[in-house]
Amino acid sequence: MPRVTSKDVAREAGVSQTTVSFVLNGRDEHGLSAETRRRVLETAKRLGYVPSGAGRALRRGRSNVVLCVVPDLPVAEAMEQFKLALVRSLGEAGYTCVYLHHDGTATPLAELWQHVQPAVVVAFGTLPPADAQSLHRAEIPLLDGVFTPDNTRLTGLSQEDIGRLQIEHLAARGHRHIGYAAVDDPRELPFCRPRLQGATRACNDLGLPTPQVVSMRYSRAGARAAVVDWTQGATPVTAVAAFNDLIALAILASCRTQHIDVPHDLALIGVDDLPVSSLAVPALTTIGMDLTAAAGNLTTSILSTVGAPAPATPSRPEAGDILALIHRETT
Amino acid sequence: MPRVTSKDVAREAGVSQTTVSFVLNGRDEHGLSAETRRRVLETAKRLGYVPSGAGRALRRGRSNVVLCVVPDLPVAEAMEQFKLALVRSLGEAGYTCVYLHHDGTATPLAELWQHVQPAVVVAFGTLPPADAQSLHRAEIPLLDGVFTPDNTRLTGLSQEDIGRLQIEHLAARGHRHIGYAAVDDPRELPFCRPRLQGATRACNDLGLPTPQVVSMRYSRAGARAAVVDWTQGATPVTAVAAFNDLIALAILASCRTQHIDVPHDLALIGVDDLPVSSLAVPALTTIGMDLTAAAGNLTTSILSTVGAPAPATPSRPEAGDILALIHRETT
DNA sequence: CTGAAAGCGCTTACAG
DNA sequence: CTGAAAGCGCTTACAG
Repeated sequence: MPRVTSKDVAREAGVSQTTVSFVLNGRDEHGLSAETRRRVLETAKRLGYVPSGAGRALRRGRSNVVLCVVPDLPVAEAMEQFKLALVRSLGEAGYTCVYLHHDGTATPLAELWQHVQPAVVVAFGTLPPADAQSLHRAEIPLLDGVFTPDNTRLTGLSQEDIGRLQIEHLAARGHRHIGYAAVDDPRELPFCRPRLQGATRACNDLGLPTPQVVSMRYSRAGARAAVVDWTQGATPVTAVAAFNDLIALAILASCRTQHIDVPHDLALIGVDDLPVSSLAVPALTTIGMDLTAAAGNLTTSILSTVGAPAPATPSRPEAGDILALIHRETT
Repeated sequence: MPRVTSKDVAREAGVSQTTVSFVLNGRDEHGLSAETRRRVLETAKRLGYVPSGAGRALRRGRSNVVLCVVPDLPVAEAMEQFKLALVRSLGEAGYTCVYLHHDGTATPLAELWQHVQPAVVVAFGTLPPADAQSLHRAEIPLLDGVFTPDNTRLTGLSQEDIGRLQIEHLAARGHRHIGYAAVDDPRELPFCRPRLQGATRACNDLGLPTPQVVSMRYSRAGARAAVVDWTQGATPVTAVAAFNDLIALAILASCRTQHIDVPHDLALIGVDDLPVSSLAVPALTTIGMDLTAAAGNLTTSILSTVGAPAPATPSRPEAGDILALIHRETT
């Protein structure tokens, strides 16, 4: 069964290929008659015409692929959900979202985008200058560093606000001496640093002492040492804000073996609202994020970059709508 | 800066476009001279030639995209890791892996593959017959149901073996009355059913009574009811195999609030080896999977389907190599 | 052993 | 208001 092409539609509708193309791409500069338009659309539908991505890409010199360059990160639930939501919302706008998980060792990026000719490149991390230049020369638009503090408007997701929200919650519960549990993994630094930054600033704003930071791995040993640090000092900490739920859960487990009562001796708040966090005993207080909304915001940014019309979804929610405190039993 | 095309390479190397194409695609039926071959390769490299995906796809009527249709599943760490590994290993073979998360409501599939013209479609679930037929008519090869029990050879990953391994471990530790914690979510049935099947068969083979199955959600309430079921009956269960780590962790938490000692009163084994599982108190015994190896196996299957040469990695590991018992403190 | 030419399906500058 | 024609970059059947 040979493919149905725009030529077939043209012949069947009794018009030229040009007219078919204009109708299907909604270009009415040429002032096509309503009747012609109707006939073409009807015929296309009847024949089951689907435009060839290859033909279009070849002609336009640009595919409908959105290439997302994702830096080397540990598999994280939240990031996966964000990626899923982005695929969906870009898909609705007719774009194919392809993730390139770049661990440095792979093929040079330049090669990839010469091959794929994406409509736009979206860098979740920050692209090396050489790659950014290569894109520029190829005239491929770039959305760089979409999760960096400078670009929170792109997603509406502010890492700093996350840290701030944690502190504000703990302060509202009466805590003054607060610990911060950072993660000791360079790959997570782009997220950990701004969260800590936000937490620190919130403490300053509230007149609280700077949080006592301890870096740790996702391990019992690390959590144990951290808890010792926080509780054995001259001015012990009464609450801890953790970089994420996984760190928080490690601390929670450690508190149990050390017979430290949570939240009475030590309050604890995470970030991510992992499925397992609500199951913990005591259930973990955390910050949830509306990643579907964040992905929708990024889609809007992407579409405006490629010059496509924004999708139906009108208002982009405020940052405040994206983050939500989920109050459970550890605070 | 205009694009470097094969025509440019041809002119620069003093040969025809035909010759360039033959050399770059490694077709030596035409017996090109070694010198010509060398010159073409050198020139292509020097000019930084990268073939156009669109041009090639248009001509061949087939892109280098592998379209993976993923059924509606809860975000699960293991699946994300598998997907990541598959992207990598297909990428090394020159294919672009695109995931279509199909929740039914989206665009008809037929439309998508007419647009993309993928080299092959890989269905993680089972494709509706109408879609499978539509692919057949379009002459696009299909790898259907890659995680179903009938197709374990494709990935080397057997869900039934997972259940079997759990039971064998519990039996070896002396347990005879065993519970099975299934998940009460239709989306997970394709994984849950075969795992339970494997567990049941293992019990039969070992002369143990059939496992006492309880279905539950990822919730404390569900876990609590399940634990009551297992422990309050006429012949209480002494060990539980859970569908996955998340279910196991819910049970573990529930045991704590019900003052049931794990593993003394009730042993517990999960599946997945989530990062959080090693942090639990007591740390969770579980089944780990080498998903990189599984993805490598699937890549081999995919490449042979599209008629491409298998990648360098030679021997595909046996199923036994993919699953590993991770013995911690709950058994 | 190598090359000229056709054609994959699309869009658009141009001519009428 | 509409159409014929060119050309995006590739591969391959065919001719020499």
